[in-house]
Amino acid sequence: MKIDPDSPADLSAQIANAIREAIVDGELRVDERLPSEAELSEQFGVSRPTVREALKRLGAQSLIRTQRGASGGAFVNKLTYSEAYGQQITTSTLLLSMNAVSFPTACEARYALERACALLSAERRTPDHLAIMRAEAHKQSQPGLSDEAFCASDVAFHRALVDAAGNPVLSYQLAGAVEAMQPLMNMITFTARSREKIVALHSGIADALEAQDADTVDGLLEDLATYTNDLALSVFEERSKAHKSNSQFGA
Amino acid sequence: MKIDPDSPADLSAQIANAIREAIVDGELRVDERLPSEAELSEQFGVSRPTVREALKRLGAQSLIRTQRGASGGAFVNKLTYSEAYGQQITTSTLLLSMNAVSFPTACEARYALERACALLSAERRTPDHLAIMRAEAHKQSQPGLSDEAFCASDVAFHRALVDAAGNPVLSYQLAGAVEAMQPLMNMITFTARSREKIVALHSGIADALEAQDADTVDGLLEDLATYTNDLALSVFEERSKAHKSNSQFGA
DNA sequence: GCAAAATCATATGTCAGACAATTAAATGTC
DNA sequence: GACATTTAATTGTCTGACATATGATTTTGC
Repeated sequence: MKIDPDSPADLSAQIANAIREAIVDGELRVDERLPSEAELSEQFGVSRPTVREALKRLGAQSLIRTQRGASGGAFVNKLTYSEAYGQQITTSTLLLSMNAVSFPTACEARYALERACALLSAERRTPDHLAIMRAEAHKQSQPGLSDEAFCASDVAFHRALVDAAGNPVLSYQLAGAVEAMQPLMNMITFTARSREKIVALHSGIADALEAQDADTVDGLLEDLATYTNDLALSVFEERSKAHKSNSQFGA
Repeated sequence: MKIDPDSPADLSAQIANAIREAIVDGELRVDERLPSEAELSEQFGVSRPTVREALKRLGAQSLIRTQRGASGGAFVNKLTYSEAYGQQITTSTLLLSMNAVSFPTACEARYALERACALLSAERRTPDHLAIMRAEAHKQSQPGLSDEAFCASDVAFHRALVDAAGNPVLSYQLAGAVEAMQPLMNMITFTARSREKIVALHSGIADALEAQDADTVDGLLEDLATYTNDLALSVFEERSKAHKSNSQFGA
């Protein structure tokens, strides 16, 4: 765990990388305490603020956590699924919005991934998952629901579908894909007719899952993907017709 | 963009969150320059080191980049796919290793996701993708290849398979799943016989892809998943028989 | 007049030393 | 022995300073 003091600059980045590697390579184990900031600054031959900046970098990636007081310090953090979700979602959201990812591309990715879970979900779904999906589908059929609430419920429905696969790694991967699409979905106004169709598909999916009929689930997800895409296409077309401006609907 | 100075502590975290939200919500646009550290410290009513720690946090997430010198400063960074890959991979790798994710779970997730791409890949694969896959399959058939090199080539093969889907969002999502499994794969010793079988499956996948036969690709991927899992199972069993210790092969 | 070189201004990167706040452990007290 | 107090260790924050990089400006040389 060494750094090159003659390197151009950014000692804190070098220190952060050195410690990060030590963690990733397993030299530092979970819950192990790092040396105190004073000790680290002495070891690396830098000042304490520099060490602190390095530690903050690692903290931002949930690689370490810090605790004040006696017997406090920086500890190697056990990355939980929930923390990993959070990072996955912010990264995916920014990636989509900053690179102007087209709606069809994001939509295609999302449903391709979701269909990957369908097989496993049909096999392993529990009554709990089915209950959540039915509850969300019912909520989506309420007339007074705002578009944002409708989309949020949609996310919850699909999260339950994914979680039903019973594979936390899959759930973690999919969380980003599904949630990151929400801002794009929020741009769409869902008319009563379109909501009706979506709710019907959701109910059908829940039914097929209960019957453990993977093929039907897959077909319905494909229908949903196609319908969502067409819906977005028409909405964005309508909008660009109204005022000829650029939408997120590029190639 | 405000903070609560009466909050227990961690002003730098509050500041980082405030700026992060401003970026995610689009208040700060890509390549827009943030106020200088001196200005920020005045705005938030904190000292410059505190502001710096906040900025380092954001830098670690690739949300901003900094430049020294006149007309330098912190700029909102356009998150590239490559940066997102990197974060995805470190997060996934740590998540798998720290939570002792079982080989079957990781393997199932990986192949479920990969099969999700197969449909699209069969449709859109280009000669370039096929060439990469064939080249890697050939490399894997070389007798002198180390286990590590074999696994690395395996990753390259599957990356090409995923990239063939022509959806960058899918590629980004899958990169983490595939690469994060490499440490687990590296734990396995691949005998000549097992390599032969894997290479045969890889070649078959390339053939089916060239023929745009999605069903065959899907079937071969399923075979590969089953075989990989069985192989790992036997290797870990053998190992735990030799010296009765705990392996990563838990439930 | 114009280009190259020197200077300047501004910003981040780093340092030193200090104090505040927090917390666990040691100590003292009843 | 149980409870209150002190103490020490450690992170969190501040002040002020200097180092360094870099674009803009001015000066110099021809």
